[in-house]
Amino acid sequence: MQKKLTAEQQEKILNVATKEFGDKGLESANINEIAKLSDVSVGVIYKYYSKKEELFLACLNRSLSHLDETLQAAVCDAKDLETMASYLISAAITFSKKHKEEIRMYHWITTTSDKSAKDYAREIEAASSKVYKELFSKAKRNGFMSEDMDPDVFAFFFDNLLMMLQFSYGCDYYNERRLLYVGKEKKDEFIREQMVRFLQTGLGMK
Amino acid sequence: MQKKLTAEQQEKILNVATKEFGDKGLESANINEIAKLSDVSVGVIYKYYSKKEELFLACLNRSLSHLDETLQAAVCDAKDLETMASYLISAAITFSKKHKEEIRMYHWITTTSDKSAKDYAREIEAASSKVYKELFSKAKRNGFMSEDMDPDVFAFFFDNLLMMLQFSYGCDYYNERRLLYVGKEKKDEFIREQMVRFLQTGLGMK
Amino acid sequence: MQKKLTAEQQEKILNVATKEFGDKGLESANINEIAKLSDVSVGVIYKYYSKKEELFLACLNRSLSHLDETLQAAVCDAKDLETMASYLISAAITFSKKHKEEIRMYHWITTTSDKSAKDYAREIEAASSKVYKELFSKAKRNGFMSEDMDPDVFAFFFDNLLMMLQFSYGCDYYNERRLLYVGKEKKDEFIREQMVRFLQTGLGMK
Amino acid sequence: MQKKLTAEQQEKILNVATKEFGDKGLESANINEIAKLSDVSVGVIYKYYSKKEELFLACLNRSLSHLDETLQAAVCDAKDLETMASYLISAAITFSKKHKEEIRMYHWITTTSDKSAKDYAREIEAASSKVYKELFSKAKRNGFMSEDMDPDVFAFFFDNLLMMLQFSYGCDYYNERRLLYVGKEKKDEFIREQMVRFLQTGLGMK
DNA sequence: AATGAATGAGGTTTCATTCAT
DNA sequence: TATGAATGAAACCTCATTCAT
Repeated sequence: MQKKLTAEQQEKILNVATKEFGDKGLESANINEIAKLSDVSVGVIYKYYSKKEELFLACLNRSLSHLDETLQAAVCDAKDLETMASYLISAAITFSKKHKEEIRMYHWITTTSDKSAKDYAREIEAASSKVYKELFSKAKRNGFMSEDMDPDVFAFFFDNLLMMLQFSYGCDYYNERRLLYVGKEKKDEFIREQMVRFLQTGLGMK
Repeated sequence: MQKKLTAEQQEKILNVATKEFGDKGLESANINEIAKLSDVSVGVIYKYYSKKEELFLACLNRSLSHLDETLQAAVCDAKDLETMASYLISAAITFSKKHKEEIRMYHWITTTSDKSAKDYAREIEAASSKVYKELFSKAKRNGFMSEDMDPDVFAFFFDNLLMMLQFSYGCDYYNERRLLYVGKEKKDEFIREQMVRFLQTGLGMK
Repeated sequence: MQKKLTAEQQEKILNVATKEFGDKGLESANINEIAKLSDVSVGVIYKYYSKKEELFLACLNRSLSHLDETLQAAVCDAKDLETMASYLISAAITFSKKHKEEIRMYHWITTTSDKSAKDYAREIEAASSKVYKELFSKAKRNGFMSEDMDPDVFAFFFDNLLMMLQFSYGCDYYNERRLLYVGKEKKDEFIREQMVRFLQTGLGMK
Repeated sequence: MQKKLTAEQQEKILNVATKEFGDKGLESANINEIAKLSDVSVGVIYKYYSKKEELFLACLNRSLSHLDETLQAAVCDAKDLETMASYLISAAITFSKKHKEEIRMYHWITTTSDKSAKDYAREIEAASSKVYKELFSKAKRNGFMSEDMDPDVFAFFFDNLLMMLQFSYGCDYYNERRLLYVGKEKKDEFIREQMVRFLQTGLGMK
């Protein structure tokens, strides 16, 4: 027995749990399994998190923070819209390749129903949707967006693409689907560049 | 006791099960509940489908057929790329509003991991990805797409947007997220029009 | 597997459960143990009784019915107060010797707290308290009870004695305590006769 | 960390534990909770009492001492049988209203089974049963009890009534039952007086 | 062929007890 | 000596699946 879980052990629990939740979702994740893989007892997990869902939320929030930091950094550094989009896409791809489990955890949230789906959506998406909407509103005011495009809807489409991109690198199903579309040889670099172009000009031929 | 389930009863099982699976996913769906709501015995469900997953797959396949038919119809009718996109988007929105359960079922598939995720993806996405890729390849050959845009990648982005649109109408989380972005007042019609524009010109200002 | 639990098996579950609950109380009784000793699966117990407490209540109610029948029979047969008391005491002793488990189950109820204690008390004691109170009211009206004795309070004391008598034969602690007071040699017959006398004359010497 | 628990702290543990045990019984009482409410660590409780049961016994013995003192005092002061009974009843009522937890703890003992029930009974009841038996034997020798009444059995009935009276003020179930019999308006004083009368003359009308 | 009651493995959570500090 | 975090066994309950009728 140990006097107290070290920071490393607490980290480990969250890492193991994030992996387990990412793979199986809240319902099917097994707390005993998480405990075993974390080399701690079940009891101690329940000392830190009163129920399975609480552990899930702790993992989720940590993951969302990571993701947020990453995307924030991208937004901050950018001088213009194109650079920003480019950074965001890069960041999204890099992050989801490196932290698959975290993207997968987040993805499970999208399966929730009813009230809790609303709560989650509001908690998770409110901030970024606000940022993107403002971003594109400004872009429009500054003449960087076509007159007949609604900035909110544009923000919606943009985030849709970004989200799918993340899932396409982090989640197995979406990953396979991506390979079906763009194949194995295409570099991430290329995808990013293409996505920027897509955002800028669409089909580009009117 | 009756001789063999009637076609109606079999339909009913699939309908009830699709709803149950759509709401709770494979894992949490309850076969006994499905049987009860379908007014048949559990036993007979197990005669038709050897395990829960098999029933799930039967529901899924039926749903995918429905979805496919709908999208195929849209593609067939269209004379040009814009019309086709417009039709596809309309069809996707209409379908996901009318058959939430089927969209939701499909969404559960995206949570699968490993090998089975690959199998599902290939089975489900292969056909449509092929169609879209060919579509945009032809578009490019005919000069309807910018030289520096890869048609496969374009197809990927296009389907990403379409998929997210469907989830945004069918799944609770995505639905709430959509409202966060575009609000309640915007008509589906408007969204469709905006999406066509987005596809055609992106930001449109280079 | 069996098509349906026979009446005997259902009986057996209640008997085994009554013994288990009588010995250990609701909290400590073990449903898996009850299932094993009843030669049925846990699952089937939960088909018949949705939770442990429900099985407990089923056992309790059955026991209370048995007890009630027994005491009712005694009350009905009696011509006068003395005979009735005598019959009641006899019945109580016989019953608690023969159906220890049922008395013990009932005894566990007396450990409940708060709201549920009130509910139980009202449900269980209301009927008999009413009967006894009326009985002694009538006795008083007919001149069989001293003027300065309150019939309700008398009923209370009477039932207290009866209850303790039952516990003294059914519950281990009270049984041992009884032996401490009256020893092993005294016949039940003698106890009964003494109790009637006690009720009639108390110390009998003023 | 401090050197040894102060007497106050030890008192506090026993008080808190008595309340917890009185409310929930040995089984369901929570040692960690007791420690928290007592502002000491679980560890130190286990230094003083090797297992939960031991703490329970410590509480019980203390409670029994309190009760004994109270009843002894009543017996000592009394000049004659009637006064003594009156004192005892008063003391029992007062005590159980003031120290509910202690009565409740004692009541839990009556749920024990088998060997331990015997041990408890002998340890707890031996002294008082002896006192009462002698008391009434003497009463009989001195002509204060009817010839055909057995003093031991009388003592048994007497203590039964006393015990039930205590439970009726201290334990929720018995309390409710008492209200069912005698209502809310009757004063304790009245109950005591009636009980003395009941002991003296029973129905009083032969 | 259909029924639906029975099975029993499996997972969450609690909490008495231990022991490193 | 006191602390209090960690341990892990134990028990309720669910539900996919089986199979006697």
